[in-house]
Amino acid sequence: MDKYYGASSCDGCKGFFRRSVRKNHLYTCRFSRNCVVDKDKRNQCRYCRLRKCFKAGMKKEAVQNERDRINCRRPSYEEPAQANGLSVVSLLNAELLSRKVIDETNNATDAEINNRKLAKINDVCDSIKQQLLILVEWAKYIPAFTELHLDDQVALLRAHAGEHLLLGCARRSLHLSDVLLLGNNCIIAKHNIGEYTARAAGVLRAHAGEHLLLGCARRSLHLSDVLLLGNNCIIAKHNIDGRMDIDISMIGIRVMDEIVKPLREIDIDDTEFACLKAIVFFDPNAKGLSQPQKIKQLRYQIQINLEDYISDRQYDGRGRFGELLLCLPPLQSITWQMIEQIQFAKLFGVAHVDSLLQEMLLGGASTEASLEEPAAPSPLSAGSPPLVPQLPLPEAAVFDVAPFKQEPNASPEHPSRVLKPAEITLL
Amino acid sequence: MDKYYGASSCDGCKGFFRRSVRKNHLYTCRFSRNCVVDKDKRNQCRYCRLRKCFKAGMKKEAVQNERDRINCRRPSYEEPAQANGLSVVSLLNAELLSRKVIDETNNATDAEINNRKLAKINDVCDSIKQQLLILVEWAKYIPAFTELHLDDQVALLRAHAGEHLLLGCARRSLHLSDVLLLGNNCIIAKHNIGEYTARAAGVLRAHAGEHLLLGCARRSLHLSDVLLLGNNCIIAKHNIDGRMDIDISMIGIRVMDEIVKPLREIDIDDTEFACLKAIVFFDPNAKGLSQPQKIKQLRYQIQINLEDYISDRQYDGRGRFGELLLCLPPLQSITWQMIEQIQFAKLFGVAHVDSLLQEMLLGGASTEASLEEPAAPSPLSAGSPPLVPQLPLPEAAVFDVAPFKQEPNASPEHPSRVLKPAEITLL
DNA sequence: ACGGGGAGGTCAAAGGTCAC
DNA sequence: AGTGACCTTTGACCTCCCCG
Repeated sequence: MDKYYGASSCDGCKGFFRRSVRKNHLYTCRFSRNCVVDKDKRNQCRYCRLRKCFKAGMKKEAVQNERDRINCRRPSYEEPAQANGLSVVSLLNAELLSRKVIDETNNATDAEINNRKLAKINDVCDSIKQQLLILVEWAKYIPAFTELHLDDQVALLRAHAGEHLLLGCARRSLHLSDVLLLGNNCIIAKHNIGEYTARAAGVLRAHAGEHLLLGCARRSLHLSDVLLLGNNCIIAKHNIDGRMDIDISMIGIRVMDEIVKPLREIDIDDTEFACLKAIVFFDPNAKGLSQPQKIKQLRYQIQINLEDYISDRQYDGRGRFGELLLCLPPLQSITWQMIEQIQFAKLFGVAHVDSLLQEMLLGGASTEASLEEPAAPSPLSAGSPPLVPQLPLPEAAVFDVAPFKQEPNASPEHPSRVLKPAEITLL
Repeated sequence: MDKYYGASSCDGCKGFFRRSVRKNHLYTCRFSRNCVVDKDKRNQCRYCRLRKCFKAGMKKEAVQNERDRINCRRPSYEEPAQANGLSVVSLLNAELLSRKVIDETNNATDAEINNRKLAKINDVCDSIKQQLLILVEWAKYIPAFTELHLDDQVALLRAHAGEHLLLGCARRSLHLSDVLLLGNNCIIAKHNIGEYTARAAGVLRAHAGEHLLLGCARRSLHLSDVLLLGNNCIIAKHNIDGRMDIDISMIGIRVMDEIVKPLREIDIDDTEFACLKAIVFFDPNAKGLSQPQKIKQLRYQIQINLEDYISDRQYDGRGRFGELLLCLPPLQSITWQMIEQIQFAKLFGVAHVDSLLQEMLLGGASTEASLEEPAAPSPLSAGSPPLVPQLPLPEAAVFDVAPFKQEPNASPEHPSRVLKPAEITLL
């Protein structure tokens, strides 16, 4: 017999008293308010039972407020309300599925991981082209995207293709500091990079305790200063042997410093990455959108879902959402610099820019590639504010006032759609 | 009230926090993550209680292992008790104080509000110059700023001057839809614009119920499509009478659509604005910073304070923080477009660009203005990635490969400091 | 030395749970 | 819907150890 609410009592009366006080129950006695209340008959008359509780010394002040539930099954992140596939889980799925596409096509190049090469400008272009195709596949995994007008789909794809390239590159490079470089140029990953985990773990175990590890550690010191392209090329921060193109290196350094490093610091997870990518993608300010408000709603839903997802990490969630979103301005900035570099490389004939790259990244008609729509108004795509920065081609800038006195309202609502949807299998 | 785990706390929360951290309890809020947690209701939502513990400054690192007293070095998580003036209140104060400076100097132009003129390019430059000075004043109201190395102060001021101009312009224009335009070109404000509130309210009352209001309403329809410059000039969205410069109008439209409109939709308040400004300002990626990590900490503190401030709103906090931060990429984008326009206007001699504007906005040595430091390496400020986008001057781009094959490591750690601190009274 | 601040721990008595 | 045997959480009140 313990003490409850100030009186010696059984567990039953404790519960009865609490429920009664909490819900302010008012009972009535069917007899003469003097019913016997003992172990057997305690449930015969509530009025008399409660009266006996008080008489025994129970204090209603001792009953506290209702507390939080102890066993609260957490509602899953799966979309209960909106079936537009914008839940963090759906977005993560789209990310994983679209990556799988390339993993399969890359199966043949499995062995190549052993001899990664430093990227030259055309390796970069090559990787870019590949990644752009993945981007389209990715988008198609998002129902809310496929339900948009075709024009808007194209607009979104074009608007931030560059950001997505860099973002993907950054993600690939995130866990590179958890990587070891063997003497024969093999790479051992601590975490998931492709399907090499099991193998890596094995090798790690095999070498455990050996002095070999020392040399390995030395060789791996600077691997966190490396970017991994989609086609298994590498961009190094420290320009070893001067084998890197300086312009590629510049972009690479900024990606490492301004994107990879902060994302590593907060240890972004796949779900967060998927959301961040989608937030960049659904940009209500993208040029030529017919339903910007609709896009804004989609992005809003995503950023709210991400906010909720992060708030569920109670111990290290604070500031996390902000740090993620604050990666976007530098991402945009680096993207522009990259596009600028590609423009230059193209201009000087150093790089081969094919039509997909031209369309999605450089944002408009090319002055050199053969196109179906020669009616494209201007090589500067006049009137399209530089979401993709339009480097004025020097000729035009010098000999024409066009870029300065360009006529924004004269530009078509929908920017030249040289990008034929069929070509990138949008449907 | 003692200190536990780094925060003033009661015994109950101490125990709660320790138990939660030790067992890594994950709670779920049954409501909207904004439950009141006070002496009475502290047990009603464990999720919100734990969150409040963290918000109050409790550090999970301060919770030791079970039955662990052996290796005890207690300090370390002693955070720099943020007396650095980064609280939302301090930032709001800096904002209000710096605005006051100009309000006073503008006292003479009080009457001018009656005949606002459409801005021409040199009105814009004029306003810009004025606002740049205010920006410096603003920064000086933030202790954490003044405690920085002088070089870093200059770096921060230069890095996002353009964003701050547009941000200020957007703020000024926020409540313009709450404004009425009288027939004699007077403006009546519903809310605070300068000190005109009382007067406006008076006029509003005076006209109440009159048929005059109809005409007034008609005239005011498009006032939400107007930007207000610091020098009382106006940029209109709809190019009435074709009196606007088309290039100014382009920037203006984007500011209205991509900044003012979203900020209006969430009804940003002064505190949030002040924080947003500071977040833009303390950019750890700014060129030439000697202590980027320090700046990152400052920004982190600010964005956390803002997150907390917003989460204190009981009903409409969800998604708000994200919407605010998501204004930053377009802000950056528009800024670059603006700078591009100014570069062009300068290039063609249309605009007068003085040295302050050149230094803070265009980011480096001028090719025309007379400067004290002719040693500035390159008109392209080679090697400085375009946080401020460096439009390649056509001559250089055409006749020199420099911008493509520029040597980033050859640039000085600290960009040319043509901006003499004394000149803008940094001290 | 020695008092106090802030870690850790304890456990009576609150609370919630969920077949019945 | 209410009951009550059974389990969890709370927080007032200790101890212990560094540090000034």
